[in-house]
Amino acid sequence: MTRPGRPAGPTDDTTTTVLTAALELLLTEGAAALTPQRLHTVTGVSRSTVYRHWPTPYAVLAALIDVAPLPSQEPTGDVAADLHREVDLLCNRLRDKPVGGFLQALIAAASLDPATAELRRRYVGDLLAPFHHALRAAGVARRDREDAVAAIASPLLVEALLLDRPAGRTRAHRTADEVLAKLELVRA
Amino acid sequence: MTRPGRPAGPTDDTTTTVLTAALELLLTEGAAALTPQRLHTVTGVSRSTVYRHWPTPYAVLAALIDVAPLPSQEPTGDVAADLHREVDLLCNRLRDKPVGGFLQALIAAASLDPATAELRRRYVGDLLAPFHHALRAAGVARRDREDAVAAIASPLLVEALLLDRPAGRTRAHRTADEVLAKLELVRA
Amino acid sequence: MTRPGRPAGPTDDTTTTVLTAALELLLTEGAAALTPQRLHTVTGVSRSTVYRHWPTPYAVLAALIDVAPLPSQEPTGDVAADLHREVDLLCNRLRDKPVGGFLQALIAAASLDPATAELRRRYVGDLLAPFHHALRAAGVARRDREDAVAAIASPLLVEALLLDRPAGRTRAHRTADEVLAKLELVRA
Amino acid sequence: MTRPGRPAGPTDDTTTTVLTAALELLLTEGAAALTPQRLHTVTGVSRSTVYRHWPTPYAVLAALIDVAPLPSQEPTGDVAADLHREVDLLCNRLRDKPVGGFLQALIAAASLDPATAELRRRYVGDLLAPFHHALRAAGVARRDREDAVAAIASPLLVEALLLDRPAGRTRAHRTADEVLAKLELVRA
DNA sequence: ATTTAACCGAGACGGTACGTCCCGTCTTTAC
DNA sequence: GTAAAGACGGGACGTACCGTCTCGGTTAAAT
Repeated sequence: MTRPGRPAGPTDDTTTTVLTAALELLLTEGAAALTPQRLHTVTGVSRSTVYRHWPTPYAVLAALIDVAPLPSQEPTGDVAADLHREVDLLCNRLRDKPVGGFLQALIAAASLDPATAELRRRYVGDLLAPFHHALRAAGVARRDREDAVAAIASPLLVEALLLDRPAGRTRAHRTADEVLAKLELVRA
Repeated sequence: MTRPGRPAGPTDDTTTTVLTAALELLLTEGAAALTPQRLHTVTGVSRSTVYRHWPTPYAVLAALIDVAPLPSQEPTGDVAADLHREVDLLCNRLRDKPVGGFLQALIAAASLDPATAELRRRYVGDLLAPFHHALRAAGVARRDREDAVAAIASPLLVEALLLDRPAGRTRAHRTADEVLAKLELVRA
Repeated sequence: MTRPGRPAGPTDDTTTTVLTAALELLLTEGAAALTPQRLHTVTGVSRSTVYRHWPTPYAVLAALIDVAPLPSQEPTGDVAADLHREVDLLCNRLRDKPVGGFLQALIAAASLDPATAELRRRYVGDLLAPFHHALRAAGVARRDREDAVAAIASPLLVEALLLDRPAGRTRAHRTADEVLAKLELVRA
Repeated sequence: MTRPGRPAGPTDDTTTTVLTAALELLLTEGAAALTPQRLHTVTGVSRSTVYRHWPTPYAVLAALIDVAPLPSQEPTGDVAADLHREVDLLCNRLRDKPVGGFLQALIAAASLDPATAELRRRYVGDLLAPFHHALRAAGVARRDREDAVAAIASPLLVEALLLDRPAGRTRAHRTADEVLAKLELVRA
């Protein structure tokens, strides 16, 4: 026996309208554009409604992350192949709008609102997770795994996010090989 | 023959008052606080004056970078020693307020104003310069140098700026050794 | 033959709850507070319900006037006694919350909503009615009655409503005597 | 030696634009229309500017009273003539927009903001002042004066403001004569 | 000493966005 | 059909900055 009255929460219509526009905004204009005012102007959904359901930029970002998860792939068993596949995947993601822009935006948003920093950490973690996955499947110890992932992925992140350069894909592949060699996971 | 009249430009007093407060603001409240209004409130210097000399947040940031350069040290000739020294230096810098906070703020500012992105790139470049310096002094080729610097410094940057973790100093030193070994700059 | 289904109109419960709170609100916060929103907040009766039955502030005021009529007393036959009794009664009413506050609120409400002006006129009329009553019972002609009532009651109303002063009770009694004398209703 | 900087206070332009429109608004739409928002819409003066200088309806009303004082006339020495002149003057004022509307508006405004009640009292006082003036010039004692003024003017105010009837001019003249007779200021 | 250009402070002004509150209408659910 | 709960669009509120501007008074160099 439930309470009477209309169920709470935004209409599905409203939700999709707003979040779709929010993603669009985020990627084209950056996180600073993710204000209720802006969402209202762009979507036509009234300012009140936006405030009702997503009172802060944080709320919008969180909702976005929920509706647009990073698709992940299973390790195949061949560590080298997996690692190289993930390098390519990450490079593409950083180059393409959806993920690269999202991350940029998260970084910016986190600087304004400490609570959002947690979202950023989580998102970066999600980006690096596949590498951990692949190495764990190959039996690499936690400590070595962390080193390896840092060595392979960090330069890519720095180049894409801090230096605005295309990710050094070739170097990353080379690093992956070196890492595997060091861990003696490939027969020479 | 110069024109008569008072020379242009802000009084030294004004300059130091404003920029000192600006650095303080930047580090405590982030780049978003670097508005003429805030600077006026904090310094007592009138809003008009601030607008006259630093009309945009970009101008303030640029002025700040100019007055507070990163002190750098000369290579000693011993590559290994130099590299390890720089690793420690960078770790400290990323941990401490002046540089770490500044960089965080720059990243945020760049997300609001594309023009500022150039300042960010420059600043990151300045942070990495000493590594390049040390390796160039040892005769390492440009291409290898880039790889080496990326391998050593990127994880530190990622940890400090994206993951809010203390920089992995030990791992960085280890990486430095491996890099040197690969370049055959140290006798085993 | 009546229609099937539940009879229309609000539950008695709802009516008393809402109107009681409405009177309270009117007297403590003035007519501007008589909004469906406020009534909902104060009574717990849902906003929808309030809107259904009293869609406008006017409706609430009208309902209030209906449920809280001014109790009136019958003329005793002694004009002088009746008149003095009514003077005291009016003074008390203007001083005390239920009537004085109600009238104040009505005046304010009328300024916001012209329709309410009619309620105000009616209420003022009701306040003056007993005087007319007493004089008519004594056979005073309509024209003289109006003059007399105006002379006695107007100063009281002006003092209470426009000047925020306690009503000049003594003067009103004196005026009543003068009026009676002029009409030769009392033997000198 | 004055302080540097632009002198405070609104431009004359702004002042006249806003206050002119305010009076217009007050008389045509009542006191409830005297909001900053409304003044902005009507005058084109920006909302910020209105808020800066007249943050509350009270401020506007006060400014209006200052710029539009009630013109008053000197007693001629003939009490009877003076009193009858003032009766006519008050009747006209209550009938005409400028004063009658203003007073209505003041009453309404006072009901929303207690501070404004003081303005209302002052304004009513100003309306009655000429009567006091005339009688004082004739040597009537304070106490008797108050009674006389109340007897003459109160019915007019009540009719105009509470009953929305045209002021009973004839009766007021009659009352004035009676008052004078009682005070033995006229030879029969 | 005068000129003269620039300084600096104070503040008006038009804007825009903010976050809150309430309005009135409506839809959905339970009784 | 009553009642409750709440979504939704709309609008005003009062606040805070923004960036531009117009005033005054001051200061420092060049004449």
